[in-house]
Amino acid sequence: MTIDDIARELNISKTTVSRALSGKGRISDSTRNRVMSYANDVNYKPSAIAQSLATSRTMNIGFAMPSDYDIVDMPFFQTCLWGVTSMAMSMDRDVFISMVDAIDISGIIRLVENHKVDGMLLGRTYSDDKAIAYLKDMKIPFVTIGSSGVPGVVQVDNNDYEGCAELTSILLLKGLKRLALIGGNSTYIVNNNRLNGFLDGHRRAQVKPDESLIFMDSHGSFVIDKIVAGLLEGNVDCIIGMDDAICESILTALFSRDVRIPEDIKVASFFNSSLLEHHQPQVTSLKYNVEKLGMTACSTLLDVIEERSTVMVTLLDYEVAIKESTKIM
Amino acid sequence: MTIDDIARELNISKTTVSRALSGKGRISDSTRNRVMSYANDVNYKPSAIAQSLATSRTMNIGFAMPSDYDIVDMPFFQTCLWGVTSMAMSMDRDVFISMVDAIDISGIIRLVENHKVDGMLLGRTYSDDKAIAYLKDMKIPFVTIGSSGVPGVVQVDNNDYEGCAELTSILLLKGLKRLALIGGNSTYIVNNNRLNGFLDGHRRAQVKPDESLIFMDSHGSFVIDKIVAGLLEGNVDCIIGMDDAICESILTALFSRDVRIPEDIKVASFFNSSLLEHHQPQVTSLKYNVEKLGMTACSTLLDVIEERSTVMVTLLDYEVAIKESTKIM
DNA sequence: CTGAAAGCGCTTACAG
DNA sequence: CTGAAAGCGCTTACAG
Repeated sequence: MTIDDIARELNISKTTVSRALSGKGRISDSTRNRVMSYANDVNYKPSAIAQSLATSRTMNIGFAMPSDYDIVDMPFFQTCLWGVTSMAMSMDRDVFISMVDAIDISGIIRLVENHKVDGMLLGRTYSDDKAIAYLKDMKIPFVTIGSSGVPGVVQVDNNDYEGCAELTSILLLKGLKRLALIGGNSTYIVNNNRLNGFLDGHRRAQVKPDESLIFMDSHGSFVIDKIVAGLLEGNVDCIIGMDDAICESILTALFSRDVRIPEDIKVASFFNSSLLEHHQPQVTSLKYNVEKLGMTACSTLLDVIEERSTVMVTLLDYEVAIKESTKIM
Repeated sequence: MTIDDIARELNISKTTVSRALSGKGRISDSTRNRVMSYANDVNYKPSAIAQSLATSRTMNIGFAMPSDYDIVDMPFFQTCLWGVTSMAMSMDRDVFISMVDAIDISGIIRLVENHKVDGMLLGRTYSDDKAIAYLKDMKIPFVTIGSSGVPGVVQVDNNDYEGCAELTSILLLKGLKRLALIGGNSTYIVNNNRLNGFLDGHRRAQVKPDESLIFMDSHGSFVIDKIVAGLLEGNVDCIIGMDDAICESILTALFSRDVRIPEDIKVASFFNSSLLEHHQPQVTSLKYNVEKLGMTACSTLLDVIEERSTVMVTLLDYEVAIKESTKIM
């Protein structure tokens, strides 16, 4: 069933059919209705392929999913993808998926070179990002989820800085003066944002941060266990994990030593996920709306593709969830 | 850069260019080489869209990812998707992703109606599956990952039945005569396969199963905790979890009661994942190659699309990993 | 308001 | 072995 079939059936030209269907150009209400109702009767659906060729617009976007994620990041990307696809669908787009990592971006290149997408969404950014370099070079519209640090790149991200500053200052104002922070890879932009937010939270609460309580690049539960053990020797009010996986390790280290939360020490996290969701006691943390992040990234990409005005950096809101783990006894 | 450009540049017809590029039809080696090397020089890539229109083949497949999964299923679908995309890429295909659940298959309908895919991969099957019904009705090639029970549907699955029978009989032969089985939703086909494998394992080892030790439809850690408590009252050698999440709950229930594994009781699982991977002691379980499952599903779908001969049911191999949790002391 | 025609970038019988 | 032509199913100036 093509536009020709229905033109023939209705004794009009296919130009007219096309116009009726697309709603573009002048057309009488009566013929439009005739076309519409007939098309509806026979359940006519235009060929997206033919439309693509004629308009040189695929109505597809690509989502580059990192394949080198840690198991704990999975819920994040899944939820993000869910947001992307649902927004895409509501904007009449479809999404190709390709797996990439820091060194292999062949999945992206395929999609772009075969002209299958109008733009790309990057699920993760790397330092010295090959995908960003390639897409800029090719002049393909794209937006990154997370910060890239590369000038001229449109990005959508959670407002880690503000969130961390806010949570930190709240804890300080609650009287928890000596805050320890355990963080991961310091070359990740996101971790730097969180660290800086942590420091700014101190400034806002007019408390001087104790640099000796800040531990970056703490990889693995073994390392974290040692750090926690060390902290328990000293005078610390609260231990903050820079993300949920780290916080999980902190909790484990504490439990194994029969340290009670929040009686003996408080715990908080700069990121929340299902990992911490079911924990007892409930853990104070920053909550982000990851599905919305995906949706926003998608609609922003469509803005870029359609050359509508776009802000370069979109920072999404956070929620500070104060739970039992930081309760003052 | 189109086929016309290069035809003009080389002073030949675009028919010839097309033939040189596709390798179809007679063509002299010299002209082919001229075309190839020029195309290579200018990094010419054919428009997949134009090819699609001309051949009415999109070179795309769709992957229907369930959106109603439990958190514990995520690694499975991710890994599966990874297998699918890598196989697709090696077969020169791209994959659209759409999120679906038991009641909403609009994502699939979009892809099919817009003629954007040559076939679909169903990541999960439901009883009374709407997607299967739709795709059969539309006569769209598709294959399911997991069993559908619907006649005439091509499927690729792990060989749960054989794996469970094998593991069960091994445990019995090791002298663990009284095996308890805790399983989930009995309406899921996969769970029935596992239950039947469990029973067949008894038959093979010539041990009569004790029906009172089989608990299906055990949802939630609370329910499982009660079952485990009950089992500890009686005389049980080993508790088997039908999947990794259930096994995790079993382990938790045991630990909270200071029951030692494998000293006091043995534990095994009919499915493995990262959930159990890092457990101490290591848990005896069935291991499947989920990435291969995805790859096989993808290549099978391409067989169906290309109308090559296909077997209706492909069952993938398992590995029985005997670990410390079932060690005879 | 409507239509004939050209064009999007390919493929593929059909001739030669 | 090579080419002119038609066709895939749409869109969109350009006329009328």
